[in-house]
Amino acid sequence: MSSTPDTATRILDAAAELFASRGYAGTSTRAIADLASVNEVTLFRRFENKAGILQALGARMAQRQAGHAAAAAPDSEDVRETLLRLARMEIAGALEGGGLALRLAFDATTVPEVAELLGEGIPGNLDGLAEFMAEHQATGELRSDIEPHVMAEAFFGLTSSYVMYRMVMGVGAPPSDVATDKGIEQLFDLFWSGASASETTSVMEEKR
Amino acid sequence: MSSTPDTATRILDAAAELFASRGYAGTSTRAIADLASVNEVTLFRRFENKAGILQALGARMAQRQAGHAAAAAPDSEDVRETLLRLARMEIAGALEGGGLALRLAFDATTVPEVAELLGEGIPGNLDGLAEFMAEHQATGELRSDIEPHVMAEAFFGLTSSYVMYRMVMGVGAPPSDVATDKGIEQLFDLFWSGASASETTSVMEEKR
DNA sequence: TGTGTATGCAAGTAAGCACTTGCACGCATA
DNA sequence: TATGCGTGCAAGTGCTTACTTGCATACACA
Repeated sequence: MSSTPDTATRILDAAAELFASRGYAGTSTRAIADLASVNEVTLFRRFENKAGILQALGARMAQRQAGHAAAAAPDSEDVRETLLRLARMEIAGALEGGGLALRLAFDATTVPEVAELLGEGIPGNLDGLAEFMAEHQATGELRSDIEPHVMAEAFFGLTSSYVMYRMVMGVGAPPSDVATDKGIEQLFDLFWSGASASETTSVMEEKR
Repeated sequence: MSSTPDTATRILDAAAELFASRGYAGTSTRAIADLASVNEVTLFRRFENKAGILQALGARMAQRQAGHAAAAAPDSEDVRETLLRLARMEIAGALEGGGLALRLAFDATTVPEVAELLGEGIPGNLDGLAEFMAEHQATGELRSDIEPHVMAEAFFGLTSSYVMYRMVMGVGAPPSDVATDKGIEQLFDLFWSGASASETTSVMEEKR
């Protein structure tokens, strides 16, 4: 019997699924073991403790997040396309973990292990996008009568509520393909019509 | 020593606060008793069990929700004002419980008592608003190239993410006064600019 | 004063949970 | 064949939790 990565991966997959649906505290090590089809004691042999499983999951998520961020790097000057691609990327990343990131954000308020894992991730994302918004307000693509932070919040509110409604509340179905989903594009279009500057909006009116 | 409503109210207030911040399962009856400054056994004397506390809270929330809905009844034909008032009402109601409703929506996926309490509340709200949207697409106030359900989702996504960022993730501060908050109005304006029909948008452009 | 009610205190019960320990088995390798 | 490694099984430990039980005290009211 060899030490294959298979057992650890099975444990992490099971933990990801259960943490996403039940939260960290609401998931027992026994449940993880059952779903992974291993003996409970094996969890503790492969990871120091329950928090160790969470940390390994966090490292895996960070790895995938880095991959997604590289894929979303802007290769054109078009603000709309950049934001749409970012929206799809955010949604895809969040759906990939079965809503785990969103669940962990909730759990971070009460579970020390989770809070430690997440650190200050979320506000940083908001700040970065607000800067992006401010730049493109200055260059005229985005309307400038709305605070950049408000715009960034509306954007991330769109992506996070999309995931929350589907993965948490069971409203609607997850998309078969995030990259081409029409519903995502319509949601984004609502945002974009509201956020873009007046001339850009006029151009879009002709397109309709 | 008289049986005043005070003890039960103190218990419910304490439970609301703790359920909102820790979730139902993450809140112990001992913690509720401590926060309410009563002996733990008193909880079981006033409410049959922990789930009974939750049910009493649900009844209280439903009562307040009914009060809010009456306050938001449309008394004009203006769609924008109606939706803005509804947005403020949704946000005020959600903030009032310290984010409890949102927390319970999460907990409903894994805790049977919570799921039973919430029933089918949320999709119903979405459907109702989608009908409202469809009506006003037909009469020309709202653009008609976006599905009504998508519009309704964008609207409730706005309100729920507003609450989530502030009550759960600690991004930004809760408003001092929902009825007059400029941030809420800007967020709504972003939505409205995207959702309204072209002529209405043009009128707004002159206003800017 | 006697009775009824609400509440506190203390001890206890049964179940669940994260984790530990000892033994045994199966597989791979030298 | 002997050794090392990974894993399963079973029992166990100490702690937490929702809830119960018995006794006692304080207050209101007839």
